[in-house]
Amino acid sequence: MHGYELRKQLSQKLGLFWTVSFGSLYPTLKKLEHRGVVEKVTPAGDERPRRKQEYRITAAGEDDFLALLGEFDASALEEEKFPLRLAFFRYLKPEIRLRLLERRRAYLEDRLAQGERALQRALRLRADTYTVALMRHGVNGFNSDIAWLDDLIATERLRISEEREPPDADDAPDPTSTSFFNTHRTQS
Amino acid sequence: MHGYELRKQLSQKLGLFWTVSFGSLYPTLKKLEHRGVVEKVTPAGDERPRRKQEYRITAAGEDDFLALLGEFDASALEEEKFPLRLAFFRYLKPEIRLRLLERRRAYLEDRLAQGERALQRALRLRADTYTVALMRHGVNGFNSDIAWLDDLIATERLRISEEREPPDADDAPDPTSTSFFNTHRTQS
DNA sequence: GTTAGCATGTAAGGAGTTACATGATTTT
DNA sequence: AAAATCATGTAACTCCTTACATGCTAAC
Repeated sequence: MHGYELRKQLSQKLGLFWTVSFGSLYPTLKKLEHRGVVEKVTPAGDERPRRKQEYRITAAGEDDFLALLGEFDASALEEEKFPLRLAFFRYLKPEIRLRLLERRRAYLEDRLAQGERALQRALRLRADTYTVALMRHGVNGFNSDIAWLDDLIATERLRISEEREPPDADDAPDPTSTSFFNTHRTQS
Repeated sequence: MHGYELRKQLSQKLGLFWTVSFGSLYPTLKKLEHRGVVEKVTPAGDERPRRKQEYRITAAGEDDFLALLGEFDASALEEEKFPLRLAFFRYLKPEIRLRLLERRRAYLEDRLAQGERALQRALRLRADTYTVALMRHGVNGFNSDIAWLDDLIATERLRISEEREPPDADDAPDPTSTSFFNTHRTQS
């Protein structure tokens, strides 16, 4: 795929929480080529420079990608990084997915506790309504993130146990359809 | 207040979604001093260099701060900036607060629509469960953010109408009253 | 034939982090 | 006396964005 197209695809998939600028994309592609994790695709017997620089991932690149994706890095658990990783979860083994989800959950639990302490302190000190509202909203956010993760963890566990002892009937039940707290509308 | 203390206070109030590093804090304080929006507090008749560099906001600084806080900047509506602004909402006039909240709401509505389109497209193309789950969660997040804003907007409207037609009884020394830094100018 | 979108890049710079360096004060 | 924490700062570096520059190709 070439850079421009790559960005388009990424925007479609991850546009909700991440985009990449051209000024970042093209230099990065070159760096990756230098490192040997991607390479240019040149149709056989054609050496002319061309308009589109098509790239393809190399075998080494796939290894790197999977290693990176499965890394248990503390910073990978943060809000800005975790969703991006989740978007590529299908490339990981279920066991690793599960461990990552559990770590993320622990991380959120921690933040939730912090948030609750901060909220209590703010209330004690009679902080202004806006600060308090902000903290309340933050705490709610953590709670709903945790509930969401619990869902993902549950389906992941199910997937693992089913893998060990293969399904006896039916086609696989859709794991996405598990209950989400739909405070607001959700369409099937 | 001096830098170290400032950071501690900010961490207590905003720690849930923002912190500042020392490597950023101290140079920034100097820049601000250069600009004349803060100044060092030197106890009368004492010119010795001291351990704690206490700063105080200047009159010009207050003006700048309020102007900045009330600005209708598109980027101010984004996730990373809006909460920080909300944390200082008590310093703004209710009318400006209301307008900012409404803008933020419109912005979220827009993102929600984007998210829903992305989700529909993902479903149509049979995207993997993780991508879909991520999008669903994102959409839910936008919905709950909007609901939260609706709350804030409603209370703000109430506050405005009550102000116009003052409360008929009770003490009610509004905890969010536009009480300013008392260091300088007492305003209406 | 001209506009819009495709396609690739570079240079300058902003905004912040990490790591380092130093020393004072308070607590144990 | 040692350890923790208070307190201030600098230098190098990372990561990314904006703005610029260029030219192709498709559509109207």
